Amino acid sequence: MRSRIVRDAVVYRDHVQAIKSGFASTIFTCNQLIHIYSNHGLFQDAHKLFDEISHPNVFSWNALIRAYIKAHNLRQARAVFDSASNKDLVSYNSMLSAYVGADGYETEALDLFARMQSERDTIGIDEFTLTTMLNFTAKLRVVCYGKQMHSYMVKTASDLSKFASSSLINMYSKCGLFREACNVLSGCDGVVDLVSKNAMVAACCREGEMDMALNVFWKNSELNDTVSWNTLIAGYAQNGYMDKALALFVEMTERGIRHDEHTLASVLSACSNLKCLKLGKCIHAWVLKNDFSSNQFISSGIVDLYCKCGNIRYAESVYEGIGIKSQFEVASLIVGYSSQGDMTKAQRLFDTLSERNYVVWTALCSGYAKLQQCEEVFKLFREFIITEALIPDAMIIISVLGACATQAILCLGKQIHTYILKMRLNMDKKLLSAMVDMYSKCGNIMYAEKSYQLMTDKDRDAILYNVMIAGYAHHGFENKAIQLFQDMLKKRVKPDAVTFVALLSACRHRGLVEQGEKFFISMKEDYNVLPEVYHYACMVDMYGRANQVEKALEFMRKIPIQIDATIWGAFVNACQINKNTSLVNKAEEELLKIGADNGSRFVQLANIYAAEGKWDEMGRIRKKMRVKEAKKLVGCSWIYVDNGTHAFTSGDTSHAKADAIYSTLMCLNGKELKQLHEIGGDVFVDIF
DNA sequence: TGGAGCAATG
Repeated sequence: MRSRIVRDAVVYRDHVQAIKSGFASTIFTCNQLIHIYSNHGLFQDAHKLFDEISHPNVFSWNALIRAYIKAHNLRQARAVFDSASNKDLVSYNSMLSAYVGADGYETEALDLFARMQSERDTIGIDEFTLTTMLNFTAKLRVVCYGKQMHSYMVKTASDLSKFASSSLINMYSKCGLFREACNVLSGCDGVVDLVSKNAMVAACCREGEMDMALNVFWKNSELNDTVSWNTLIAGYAQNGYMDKALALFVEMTERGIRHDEHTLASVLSACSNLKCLKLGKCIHAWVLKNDFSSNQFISSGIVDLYCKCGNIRYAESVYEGIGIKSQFEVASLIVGYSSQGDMTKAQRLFDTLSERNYVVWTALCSGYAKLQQCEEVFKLFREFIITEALIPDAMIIISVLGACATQAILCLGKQIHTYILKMRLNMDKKLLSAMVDMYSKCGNIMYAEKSYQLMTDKDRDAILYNVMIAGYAHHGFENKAIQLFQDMLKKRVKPDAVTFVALLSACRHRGLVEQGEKFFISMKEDYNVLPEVYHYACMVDMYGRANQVEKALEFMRKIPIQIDATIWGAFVNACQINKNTSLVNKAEEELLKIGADNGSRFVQLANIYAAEGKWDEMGRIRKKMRVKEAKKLVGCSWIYVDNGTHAFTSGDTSHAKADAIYSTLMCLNGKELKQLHEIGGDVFVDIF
């Protein structure tokens, strides 16, 4: 590809020589050649040719400005713009569009737009300016400015072009006003061009309205191009329908529609998520054959594919082969290391970077958060605030809120909430869901509820409903959980597997067996959500807690999937609650058969026998536990004081202030503790 | 002779 460009450019250079040596060169041909040079990446030649024009006209100046914009040299483009003796609205629009398209030039874009407006008599604005500014508001997600643009366009009748409709659909969709985007489309009376149609498909995908996306896609399908197919494939992949994304890719190929790097990036993402190494490798081979490796979306997608398929060595070798590495490729490998639990390698890779963007910070932060290494998350977040001149984005904050939830550190969670408000960070659905989850897991259901209510009815998605339903369930408000589920259905939000785990969990804690059974049947029959391990385990646990251990066993006999240690664990628990040693033998056999090495299960079994006074049986289990070297994770409690977590296990004396803690506890009899609880006192206040 | 719109990565 590159050699062809250079070869063409040499032809054009010879052409210029010919013009210079005999043919009359007009300013028109020189201007055209500046464009040709810059289109072929020969920016210095373009400038040299410009310098040779004795009296450059406005077209010459604009061609040179475009050349520097194409070279991504906005400073030089602006210098030419400022020094140009001839400027018109095209010069301004070119410069404005360049600022809007680049990152970090928001102020310059706004200043230039303000200048164009204030000098209305000499410069002014036209429909090119308006579509560019719609793009700007879409990028910044500032819907109030977008609406002002729209109003002005209606007033000046410049909202009717195909450029206007696609830009408006795009702006409303990216600003989260899906209905308004639909209104723009219906305002076109069904006559839309391909770009507007594609923008609408993208808007539906962004909203998760895949049926609607499919309808728009297939209407006037003769118009569809590679972008249309790419949009829909990416939409399916982003909404979790990986198999549909792959099926569409197959159909696209069968129909002979050309695919490009966008297509491959989405297909790679679908392969990674499905852990479909076979197809992923085919795509990798295709990429190598067609020389697409230099595309950072694709190379990071390939690294991600091998990481998600568990082949870290291969991912590393692909990564090493990338010449100039972008931060997305680094992030893919950091996420890969994190998913393997190898935070040492993840941190080492992060430390080698001289510049870090949001992506790599988030990758490392979420890696620590997923492994529940919460102190590291907090440390990293502090480092981010101190070392980066950036406002943290939602993804980083979500990881920090997740760490607060894991550790149940309410005070820190509140600090993060305050920080979000202080920095005026956009509270989107994902961030708000993380906040609701944090408050709920930190024990403050009232704040969780208040946060949940910040999002209007129509903007609540399944994730937000799920965290609130789970919150109610864990705090013992089963009726509220069920009510919210009804509300979710009324608002036409489709429940998923997580919703039903929360609902079944609510039922098992309150002994609502009938209601739980109804949910269990309904999830598959009415909502097409197939039960997974956790749903089965919840049901077994529910029967156990309701003293219906025989029913639990009957239920287990009908489970169509492989019964794993989680479900057997729930059954052992049921036996323990019901003091049923006759059925526990069966569970013991199965647990040993599937090679469960979780010590908790053995301790549970031993305890059941001990409770029945069957000491021989108990001794036998303990012995098995020793032979298998099964270790039970020790349960612990912790308290967060002065930026530090203090964890305690039963009989633990390892804490530096253990003596003081124990002597204080000794002094506190039941009555004193009760008084402390009544006045809301903290036992540890004077110790730390 | 020139300037504007749709799709991809944590």
